[in-house]
Amino acid sequence: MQNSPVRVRFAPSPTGELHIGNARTALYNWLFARHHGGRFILRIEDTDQERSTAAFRRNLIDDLRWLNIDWDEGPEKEGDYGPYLQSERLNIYHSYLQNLMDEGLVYPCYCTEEELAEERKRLLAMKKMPRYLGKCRAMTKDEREERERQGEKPAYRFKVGREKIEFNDMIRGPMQFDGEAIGDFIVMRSSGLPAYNLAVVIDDHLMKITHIIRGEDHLSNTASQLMLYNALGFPHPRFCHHSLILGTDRAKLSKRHGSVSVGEFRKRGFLPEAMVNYFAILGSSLPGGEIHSLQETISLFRIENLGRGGAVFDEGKLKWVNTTYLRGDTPASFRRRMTPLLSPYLLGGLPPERIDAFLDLIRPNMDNIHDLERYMSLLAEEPFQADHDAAQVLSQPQSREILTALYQLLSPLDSFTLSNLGQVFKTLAAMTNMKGKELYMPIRAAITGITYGSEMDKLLLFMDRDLILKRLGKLVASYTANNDT
RNA sequence: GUCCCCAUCGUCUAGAGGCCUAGGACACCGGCCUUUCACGCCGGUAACCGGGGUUCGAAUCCCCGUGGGGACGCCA
Repeated sequence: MQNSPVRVRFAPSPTGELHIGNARTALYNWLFARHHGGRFILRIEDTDQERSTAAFRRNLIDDLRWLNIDWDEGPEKEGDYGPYLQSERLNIYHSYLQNLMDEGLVYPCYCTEEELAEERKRLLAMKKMPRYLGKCRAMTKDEREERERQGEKPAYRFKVGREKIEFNDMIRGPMQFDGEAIGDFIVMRSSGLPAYNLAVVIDDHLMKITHIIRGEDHLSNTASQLMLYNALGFPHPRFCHHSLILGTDRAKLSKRHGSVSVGEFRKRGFLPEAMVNYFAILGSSLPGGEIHSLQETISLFRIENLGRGGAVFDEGKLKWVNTTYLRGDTPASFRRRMTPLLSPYLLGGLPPERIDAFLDLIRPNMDNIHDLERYMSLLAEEPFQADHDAAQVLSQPQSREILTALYQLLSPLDSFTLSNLGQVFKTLAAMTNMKGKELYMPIRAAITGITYGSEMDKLLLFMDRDLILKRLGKLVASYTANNDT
């Protein structure tokens, strides 16, 4: 198996939105395949009929495509080793189960959930690792037939041997597990659906997977799976268990930590290239800095270089990666991304070259693509409201003086240009004897409602003259009113 | 609780016995640039979990603690 062409897989279950931890695992597998000129397979593990849905499957596929992680075999891309949905492979699992039964390596278990829960509780109380003690293992043939007659449907358990299981993890080095500590695990549920351990082993073998790259949470499963490989007479693949993504409290990342699915970041306006780049450097590092094109990432990627300790998900750094991509984007590509988000007002009201100029103006100040909406809302009539910081600025005493003067200077002008606005600001500076931030911040706050953003004068040129005067006029009036009472 | 994994700045990491006065990135704090906001540039604060070994020499190797995480399901 060592010298066969690289085949790796990403095998999610469609029981929720694509989690960023899983997306990172998918990326690692994909990068490994692309680096080695191998194949990347997508397999859907939908044997949990309670929780798996077609909608989640759709979501998984869409998010993977959005990230530009493409698969060589899998759903909607059939290959020679399908089907790629486990729910369509049930007969395969049953035939292998029959082999195991014929060899006496599995046995039916009639224990109820209550009995099992009790056993776990008891072992825990005795400070032992809770595992199945093998109650049904020694059941006689007669007893089994009796249970069968009564219509009981058994689950099937694998007879775990006492041997030690050893393997060499590509990231962690030599690993050893003691069969003693592992209870007989279920390979087939009473419902006739295979359990995870059986299904993965069979599928990975049949799909000729050479390297299993997955999260550390599967490390202890590996021992059970290796027993199955041996029982089934399958050669072993190579294993690589990478670290998990942690929340800021260092626990496994979960919903209470904030956004955890690819879909959420997508909705929040993050770029897929940025997500991929961040996944590639989270918990590891690539030579030559943090920002890399996909091609560079593929060539620099080494599975052995992935870190072994859990990595805290740092949204601040993701944001930085994202803005770096936003700024580094070519004008053409940036415009392509933005066009679907432009408001009809903007598209209808401005000639194309003005729209480009507008996009260029706001780009350096954007954190994500949805910031565009904020800037477009500046151009719109209503609603208009100063945010907290801006209101603060406007309540300062000098704001009244500046804005009142500005209103008087602006009113006589029929239209605004860079030069007449420059003149106005100059005059204003002389009149008020103020400059810099002191002078400009109240103006920015009054007209845009926020205390940061693109270059003021240029931004004003994209706004309607009457709208600006209207906003200023209202403010000036409110100052006067407040003063009178 | 038991088994397993892990341990360098707040965070992500570089570091495979002398190159370490521990390097980089994000964040943070200063400064420059700018008549505003950013970008950009320059600079700064900040870490080898603890204790024992091994060695001429340890962030690096070994042991023991401690801390964190994962797994213990008829979920995957």
